[in-house]
Amino acid sequence: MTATAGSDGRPATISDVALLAGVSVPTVSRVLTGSARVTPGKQDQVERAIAQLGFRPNPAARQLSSRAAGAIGVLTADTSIHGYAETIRGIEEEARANGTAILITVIESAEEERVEQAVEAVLSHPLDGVIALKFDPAGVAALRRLPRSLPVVALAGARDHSRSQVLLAEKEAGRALTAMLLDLGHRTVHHVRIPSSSRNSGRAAGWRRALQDAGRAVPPPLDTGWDPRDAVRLGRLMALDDQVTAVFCGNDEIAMGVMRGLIDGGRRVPDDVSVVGFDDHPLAPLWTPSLTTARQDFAALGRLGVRLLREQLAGGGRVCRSLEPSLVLRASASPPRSG
Amino acid sequence: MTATAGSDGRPATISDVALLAGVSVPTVSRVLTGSARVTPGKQDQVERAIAQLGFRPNPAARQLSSRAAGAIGVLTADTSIHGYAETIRGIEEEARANGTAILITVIESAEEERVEQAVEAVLSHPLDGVIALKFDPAGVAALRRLPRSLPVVALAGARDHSRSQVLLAEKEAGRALTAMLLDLGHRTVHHVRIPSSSRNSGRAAGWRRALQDAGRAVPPPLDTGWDPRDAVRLGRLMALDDQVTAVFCGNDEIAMGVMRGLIDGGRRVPDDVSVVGFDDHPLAPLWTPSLTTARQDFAALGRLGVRLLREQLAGGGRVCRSLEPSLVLRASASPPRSG
DNA sequence: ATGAAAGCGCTAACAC
DNA sequence: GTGTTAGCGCTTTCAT
Repeated sequence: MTATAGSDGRPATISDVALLAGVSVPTVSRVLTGSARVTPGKQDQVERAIAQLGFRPNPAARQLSSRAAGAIGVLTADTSIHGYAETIRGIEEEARANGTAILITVIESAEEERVEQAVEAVLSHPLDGVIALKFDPAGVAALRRLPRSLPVVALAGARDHSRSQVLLAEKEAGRALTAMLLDLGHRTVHHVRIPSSSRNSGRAAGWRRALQDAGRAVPPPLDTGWDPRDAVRLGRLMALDDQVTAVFCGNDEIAMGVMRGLIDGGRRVPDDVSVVGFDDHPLAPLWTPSLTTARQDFAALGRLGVRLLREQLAGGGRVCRSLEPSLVLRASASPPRSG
Repeated sequence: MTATAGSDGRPATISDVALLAGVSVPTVSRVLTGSARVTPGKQDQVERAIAQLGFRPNPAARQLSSRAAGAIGVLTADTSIHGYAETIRGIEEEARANGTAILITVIESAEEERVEQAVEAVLSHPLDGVIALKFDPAGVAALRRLPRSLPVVALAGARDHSRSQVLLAEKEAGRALTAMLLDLGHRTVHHVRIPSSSRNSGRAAGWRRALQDAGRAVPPPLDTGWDPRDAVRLGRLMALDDQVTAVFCGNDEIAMGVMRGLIDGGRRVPDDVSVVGFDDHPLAPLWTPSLTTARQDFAALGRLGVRLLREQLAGGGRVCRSLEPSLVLRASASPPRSG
């Protein structure tokens, strides 16, 4: 039971196996791929030889002649942000169930050079197709540079008719969350906006819509990056403003930061200020007070994306699907103190 | 400016480029790889032809003849757990800086079949080497099945002299955290244990050591999985026991769950019960009360892992490096109420 | 500096 | 069923 062929350290090849098994190379290939039947006796000898040599088919050679990579590329921004991480988890899960691996490339920023680099990286590997997370401008830019000939599916972001896509229907949830706050008696609802693929993400659009529907002024949204520590600063700032009694945050991690800042600034949540988030982060129910939010099934987004890509590879056309978030009412939103 | 060669949809090959540029195939290869100088004039024609045809070298063919994949495999458990996610982020970052992509395969559990499947998946792709996260039993099992001939580095877990490895020196931090609690006046410190590569993770060993050093009885550790909701249940249970005044949790997310359970059970943190975590999760400083913990630089772990792999690929030998966590004292630990 | 020829390790096409 | 013959699209000798 040796792992090498002959005396040298060179890995065994299919012809080593053929030689040892006393059959031809294509016969070995046949038992490898199961593409045709082989006499049980030879089948056995081949399997024995494979085991004895510790033979593994060379993936590159295999792909060069068969044209299937068995891998899909994933283009994404920072993988440690909850929504991205969960989506990737879903992609990996579904891909693996299908015997497919995923090759991840992070787009560091929306700068031309970074985007180009990420796309280059993806295209320089043997891939059957690509899934691009289009939560942010970097994803949008990358998507634009992907060759038309490559099977691609876009996840989230604005509708793009030129490719298969899974949409996140966030607008209605954003509207409902805001309307709920208004119904509670708040005069207006402030919004802390996270980076998004377009000027207004679905959630922000829903927020705006709810305020307009209720005939309220729309306060200028506050912008933040992904780091919750930035949100703490914004929370401290908002603590200074008595007009702020309800805040709709772009996501749960930002909401947690804002709550912290508000509390640092001497305000109580939800007694003085109500705070709601978006996405339903796993820690949202554990927070004190537990966080009211809209649940997004990012893992399902990822899984669905892989399925659409698979359909496309099987010759299907461009498809568009949509996923709806659901409201999760918890303790961080309540009526304003004095109305 | 067409993206295809000829009238069919077939992607352009190097010989299409050679034909159009009026040079030989190897010459095109030379400008592609920069392996040898080419007359500026021809260089120009070749580049023009490449652009005109939208030519991209076929990665599989390239790899078959040159033997470098430009990708490394990553074997990991659930990617959405903080420590794993951050480590992967570090790996990706360092790999990308080096023009290398990462192919991620998740090991679903430590079951033989799952492990085998994950290893198969990794080996069936063109890879220069593999980095395995050895935080848990699944990682350990996978590592054992990886062929000796493949360049591999192990991240975290118990020392394994047969491969390059980056160790997390958690024992001392676990000891210090526990000793700190004891110094505060707590009679003993309870431990909630997360899954780990060996029966006792470094952090748990440090906890045990501190108690033994202080001559205290070692209470049986409580076991939990990764889901913070399980920790909430444990917290509720612990709230019932007056003997519990200090809890050292296997990681921060678990600590947050335990705190929630404790509070649900009517105990105050840290007034009635002190709780400390491990890892310094990004939300740890934002929690109420802010969480005392030991900071681990998982991203550095990942980056270092890639560097060791690179050294190995360049012909270097097996190396072992170690990373030390640092204590972060915040508000969740305080002296016990009555001493 | 450049082209002709060989070969990377496998699968596909075609005889038998 | 099985072996023989051709490639897949590149890089790498090796002449020139």
